[in-house]
Amino acid sequence: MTAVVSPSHEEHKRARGRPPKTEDERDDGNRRHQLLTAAARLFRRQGFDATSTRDIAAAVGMHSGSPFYHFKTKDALLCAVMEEGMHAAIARQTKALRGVQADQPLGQIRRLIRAHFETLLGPGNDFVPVMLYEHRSLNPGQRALLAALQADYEAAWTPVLEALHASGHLRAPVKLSRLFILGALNWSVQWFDRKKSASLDELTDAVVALFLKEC
Amino acid sequence: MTAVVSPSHEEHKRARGRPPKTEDERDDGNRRHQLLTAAARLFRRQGFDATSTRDIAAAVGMHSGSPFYHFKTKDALLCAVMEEGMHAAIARQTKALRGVQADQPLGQIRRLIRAHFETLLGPGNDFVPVMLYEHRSLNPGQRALLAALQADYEAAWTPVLEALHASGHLRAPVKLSRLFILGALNWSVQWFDRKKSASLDELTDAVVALFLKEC
DNA sequence: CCTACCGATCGGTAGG
DNA sequence: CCTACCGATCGGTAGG
Repeated sequence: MTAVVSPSHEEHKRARGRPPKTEDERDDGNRRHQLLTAAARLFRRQGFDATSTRDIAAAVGMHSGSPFYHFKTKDALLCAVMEEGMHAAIARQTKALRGVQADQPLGQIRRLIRAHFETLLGPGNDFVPVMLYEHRSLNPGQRALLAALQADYEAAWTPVLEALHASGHLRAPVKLSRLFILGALNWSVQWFDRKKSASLDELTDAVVALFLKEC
Repeated sequence: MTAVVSPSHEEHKRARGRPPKTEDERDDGNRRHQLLTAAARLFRRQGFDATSTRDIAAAVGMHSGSPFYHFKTKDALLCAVMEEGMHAAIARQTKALRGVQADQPLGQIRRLIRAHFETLLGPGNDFVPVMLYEHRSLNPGQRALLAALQADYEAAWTPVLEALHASGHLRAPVKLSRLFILGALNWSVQWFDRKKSASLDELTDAVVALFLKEC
């Protein structure tokens, strides 16, 4: 319980005589990222509570205690999954908006919607769905962290929706419109089936046709 | 540490031939329903996995093993919560549609939306939100049971949306429209706050303005 | 419905 | 990162 820690405490973490690792396992960053990916997949499939840290360890060929070398607690791992998801989502969104001019809100909203579908439904994109559906398992500090990232993400929608409102393409209040539109998209995680549903482009067309007036 | 325990150990806690029950506890059906209500509330607040059967028992003043007198397993209790929610939702929806004529799809859709908000966000209506967000914890048989009830519920929307499509109030494909509209509504469970958000009537207005064309 | 209990699982840790 | 382990909790049950 004292603050004093043996100085040599963890310094030998690597080196000393480690067995040679395969390419995939060579550096810590890589192992850590494998844990993140496996956790995202399992959390999405089974839920956070129903996934044990042993499941995650086994998925990347570790032993039961080893994930705690990379993440202090199970919910820190969950939080890291969500952060990773939000950073990727924000990057994808920013890139998508780069292709349209700022005075073309119809083109902008289409790209926002399409990028959002990619984030939610693209192959291997489990990180953001986990964030949407396992929010409850975070502690207050983690929740605040993620709320800030989510606010960043959603902030990009507001000026676009305001422009659409001004031009008559959107009739409902902007704030509620954003909540309902994002809700409609987010819910697709529940029913979308890559083998049976429409393509992401077709979903985007349907959403645009559903929400926007022709003028 | 032996298994032998003094026989008089705690038996007198409420003495020999059962103490008189209060009105609320008198019959089994009532106790069972108390369990359902408490479970719905806790499952909604904490999630299914994070709620123990002991939590539920305590919430209605039972001891830890007693819920299993009323429900065979924990997921049977979850399933019963969801069934209760769907039966109430279907009844509410049917009643709502009784007030409009079948040839007035605008009036019908408004009532369907308003009834859905009541089911999701009305005070004490925890049953359907649990169904929406704890689907994963059911076994396959239970899932099929609930899927049938959900199909019943959603079937009422299709002819209304088809009529709106025919009259030009809806431009997107009917099936995708239903999925996106219900998704937009269902997601409100995540952000709606009775103390800060708009009223259910205002939400209904916004949804109608958002999805339907003026013609 | 209560009592007393079991077997299993789980997050997490010390120590190397 | 592995080994060996702990304390706690949990769903569920027998027997009354």
